[in-house]
Amino acid sequence: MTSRSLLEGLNPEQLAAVTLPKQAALILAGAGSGKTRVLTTRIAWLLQTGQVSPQGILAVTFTNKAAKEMLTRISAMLPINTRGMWIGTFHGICNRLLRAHHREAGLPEAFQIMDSQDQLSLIKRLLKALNIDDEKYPAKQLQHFINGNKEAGLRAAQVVPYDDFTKRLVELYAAYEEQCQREGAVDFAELLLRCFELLTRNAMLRDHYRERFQHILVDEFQDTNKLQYLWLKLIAGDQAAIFAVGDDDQSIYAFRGAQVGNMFDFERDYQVKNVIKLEQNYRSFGNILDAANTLIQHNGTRLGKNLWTSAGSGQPLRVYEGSTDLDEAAFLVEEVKQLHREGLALQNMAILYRSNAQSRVIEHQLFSTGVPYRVYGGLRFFERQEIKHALAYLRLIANNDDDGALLRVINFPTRGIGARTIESIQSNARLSRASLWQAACSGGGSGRSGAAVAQFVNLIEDMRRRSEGLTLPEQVDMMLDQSGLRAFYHSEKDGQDRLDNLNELINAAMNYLAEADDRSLTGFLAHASLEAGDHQADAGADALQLMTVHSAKGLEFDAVFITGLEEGLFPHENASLDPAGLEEERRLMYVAITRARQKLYLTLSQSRMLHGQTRYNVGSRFLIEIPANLLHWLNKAQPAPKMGGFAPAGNSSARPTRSAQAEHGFHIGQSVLHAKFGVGVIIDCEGSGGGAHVQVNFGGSHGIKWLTLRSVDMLTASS
DNA sequence: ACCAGTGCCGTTTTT
DNA sequence: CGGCACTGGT
Repeated sequence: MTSRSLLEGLNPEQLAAVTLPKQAALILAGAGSGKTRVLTTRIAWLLQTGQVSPQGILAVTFTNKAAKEMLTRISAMLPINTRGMWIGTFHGICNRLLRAHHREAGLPEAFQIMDSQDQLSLIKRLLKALNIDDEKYPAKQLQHFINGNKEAGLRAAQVVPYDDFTKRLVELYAAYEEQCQREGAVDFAELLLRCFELLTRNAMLRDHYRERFQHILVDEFQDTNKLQYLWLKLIAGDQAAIFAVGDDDQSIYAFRGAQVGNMFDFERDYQVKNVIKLEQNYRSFGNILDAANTLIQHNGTRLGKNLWTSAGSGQPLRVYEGSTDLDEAAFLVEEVKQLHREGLALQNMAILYRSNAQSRVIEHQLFSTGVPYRVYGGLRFFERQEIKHALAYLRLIANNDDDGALLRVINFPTRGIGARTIESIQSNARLSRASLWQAACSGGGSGRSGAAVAQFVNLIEDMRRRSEGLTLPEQVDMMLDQSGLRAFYHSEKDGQDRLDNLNELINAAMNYLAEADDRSLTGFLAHASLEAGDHQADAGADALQLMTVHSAKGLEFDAVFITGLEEGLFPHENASLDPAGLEEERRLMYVAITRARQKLYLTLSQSRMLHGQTRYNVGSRFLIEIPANLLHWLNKAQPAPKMGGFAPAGNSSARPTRSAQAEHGFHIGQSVLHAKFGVGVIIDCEGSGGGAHVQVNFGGSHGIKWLTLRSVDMLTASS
């Protein structure tokens, strides 16, 4: 492929980005603007023009999916062997570095990677061992504390406690570090931090990699956390060029440590002269982009960007207001069926919601009408219980000191090792500061339980011996038999699915062998932790897609339904309190809107069941922030409330849900307008006549208030 | 060792 | 309302 054909079809901004000289660059890539194309073409162009060899490329993404996509597209562009290039996730690349230099990093060769579940159970164990009151120090909170600090680049010793409580947390953080080290276990954040420290302390290694990686390309830069940015700066040194691609308007992961500020900092730290905006959108029709543009302009902190298309306006956005969540769901299903009849494939349509709980009603409706659908967000393959058990056996074979793995399987399937015995092993281990395995070996335990423990130790050692000379899939197969897992699920009455999954694990091992460089058991285990597998069940079939807005990021569909557009839900009540949170919710809405290619539906409901209670919500402010002329309300006239009174606003067909209706004409579920608080919905009534009260939900801005009907200066009835 | 009953809690999530 | 984690009983 010639360089001409490589660059063919790029728009001027894309072309400029692809062919930038070797300097720090920041590419502001709007939704649907060809971001991945720019990234991959840039790499291909650098290689093809001989500016760098594959070894000189380091490309970092957040998800394995994105990394794979990049690799595939580069391979399609260039007939080169992509092996030399390092393209992967932050965690995958750090894992690779730590495996190669485990000694220098102070880790055992077969160090294990804990996923969040493993990490949490280690913390619970630790708290129990230290006799910590888990009411005061919940494991989840400690986990959050530890990860937060690691992602800020801070070791326990570096955290400055500002009160006694934090001081204790820091002590527990230190104890946790010690325990991880003893077990040879590493959590996700540790991969990054350990790698960062390795390169900070070891000048030889640092210089080696700095010399090697001349071009560092970063995808989704707006999602990087503090440590990831530090890591990038460290590995780049001052000779490599960082090519950062991101979209501040699509930053929706601040809640897990992402710092959009890294984009501003990057521009300043490197005095980036090359800021290129990709604003031409190849995905959506004009009305959809106009809606997105106008909405996001309500945010104050932006780098600034406006999407445009040459595709024409397309249809208006359709809005449906249901009376109940059930009604909303029924509309969704009917509309999906209609579009399907018109020829849209189900898999090209998506129903999006802010939180997972909202899927239930919709799923129910889909199920009862027989529309095939697929929900994102269940357990992934490597997270399933039976797979975790199998992996625990493998981990124990690879690394005896993995206490978490030992505890998971020492008595599963049951082999007569009870809680008592396990506790005594644990206290022995604690006393001699050894691993559970070591304690179990020297156990000498009394009578029957001692024999059972010895038998378990033998079992593991026997499996390790048998492993020698076996291929990875054969090892897995052997373990399934020797451990008794296969027999156990075989005798379980509902065990067939789990049995199938266990056999699937053998396939997973085979696939791993075919693709991976490191073909060891340890490599496979790391792979299982770092790539927990597909999120969706049975892909392939034509099915409607259901997912949260977060998981929709990066995807696109012909028709998109954004549901639950109500104050408190979207924007979510927990986020609408502080301005930064609200702006993130708005970016989330921006992401949702820009998923749609052709048709975009916005739906809401006057009431919905939440936490076992019927809630009455106000329409989302996001509906108001989109220009009215882009919206086509399907089932009612758009309210045009005038300020200065307490008037039924909008829909007066909202059916009363309580029999306690008063003569004043107000009822539960009714929209009202207050001079000071704006539009709200009556959620409760009390009393009658002159002393009547109504409870009104004004949404995020003013919340829920009790108001007297009598105080006419506050509330003026005027219907 | 297992199960049923209770009580609590309730965004978003990748690695 | 519904999922889960934990408790106490058998």
